[in-house]
Amino acid sequence: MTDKTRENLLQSATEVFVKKGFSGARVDEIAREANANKAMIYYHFQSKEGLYKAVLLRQISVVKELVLGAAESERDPLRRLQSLYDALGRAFQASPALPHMMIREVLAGGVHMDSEVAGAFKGIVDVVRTSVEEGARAGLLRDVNPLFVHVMMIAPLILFNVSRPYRERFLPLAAPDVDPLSADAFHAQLEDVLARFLEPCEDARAPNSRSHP
Amino acid sequence: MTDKTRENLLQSATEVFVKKGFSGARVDEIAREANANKAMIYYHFQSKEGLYKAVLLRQISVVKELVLGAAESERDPLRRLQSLYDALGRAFQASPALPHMMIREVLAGGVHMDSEVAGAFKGIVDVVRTSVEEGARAGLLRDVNPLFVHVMMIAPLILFNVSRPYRERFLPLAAPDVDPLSADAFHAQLEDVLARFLEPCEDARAPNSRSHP
DNA sequence: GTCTATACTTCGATAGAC
DNA sequence: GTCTATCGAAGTATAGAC
Repeated sequence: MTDKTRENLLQSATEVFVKKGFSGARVDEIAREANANKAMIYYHFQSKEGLYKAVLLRQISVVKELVLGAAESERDPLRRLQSLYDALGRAFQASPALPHMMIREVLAGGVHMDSEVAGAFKGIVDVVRTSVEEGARAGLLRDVNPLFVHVMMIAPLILFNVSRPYRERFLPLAAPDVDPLSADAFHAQLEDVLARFLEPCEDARAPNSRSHP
Repeated sequence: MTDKTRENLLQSATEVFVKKGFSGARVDEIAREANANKAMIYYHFQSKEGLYKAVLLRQISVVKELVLGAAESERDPLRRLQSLYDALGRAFQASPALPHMMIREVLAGGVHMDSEVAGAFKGIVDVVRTSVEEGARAGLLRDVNPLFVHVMMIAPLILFNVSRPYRERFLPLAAPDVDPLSADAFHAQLEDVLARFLEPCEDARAPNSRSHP
């Protein structure tokens, strides 16, 4: 039972940091929503920033495991990319705080990222890069800039997830008759786009040499 | 000469809000960087929030003009979408603050958006939606959810622009040998992906086939 | 480990002279 | 329109009892 307060604080902090950002978040609010005391934050995490980093690291470690798992599970470059992509999608749905914190870090230029967090991010970049390069060498994938693939995979996924409250508020006003795309449908559509894009141009008509799930 | 201070404040505020967000920004800093006095902010904009909204509105109006112009210039649905896409790309390069503020608004759920700002956003949504629907009816475009097209156009563009400082800091460490994609190259690549995706194909449900090699 | 009370600082905003 | 000086609120952090 000793760490229950610490755990509550982490959870509460995650919500508040997501909703208001680092500077917008108030330690009083975090403590209150954790049914704990403000002093407990400083006892467990030394400072507001210490608490923020703890939250960030925890969120990131979720992705890290999923992504590394995805990288090991598949040998085929395209399948490995798809596996990584699916892992990301699942991670974002399991913990919606994750894309929020990733975006905020990007906006801030990565100021809060210590070596541990940066390492997890590097892991994702590496998997994408080696997969794309490997696939291109083997003639299984189109030869494109891995950074482009990286952005095309992650950007729409993150922004779609992060914009849910925004869309739920404004879409009914801006376009009432448009079908408000579920997360699963979006995920599937994007996967299709990426698969088409990564298809090598030359042997595009080679019949059934491989299949897309 | 009378509005010079006001103008300086707007410009300085734009920089500071982009760099630190609304809660992170300090009115003292904004005033100092504008070579003006803190009291001037309250004289011209009533409050910190008034200043923020003025900055936001100014940024948005840039997009609004470009987008509406793009919508009027082309009759063909695909060309209209491409024109809108190009206008967005140009707007983001002309004022890098714009994508930052748009993202921050989305993260915040649109709390600062009054009717004027919301109207500009609605303008973009409308153009995309009507173009996609019109193109689908005429058999010129694939029949897809306009919201998906919208996200696929804007998300990568915004996130690529916004992540420049982040990439410049971490990419040399994470992937030193990867070519750091210029904004123009990225823009062109994405346009190509979108064009391929929107291409109508006889067997739209088969991910493996494309209409030409 | 937990709580109360409080010290110390920063920040948004204003008053009032010029 | 512009500046200086300052107020009051709110915020982070700590001291010290239990």
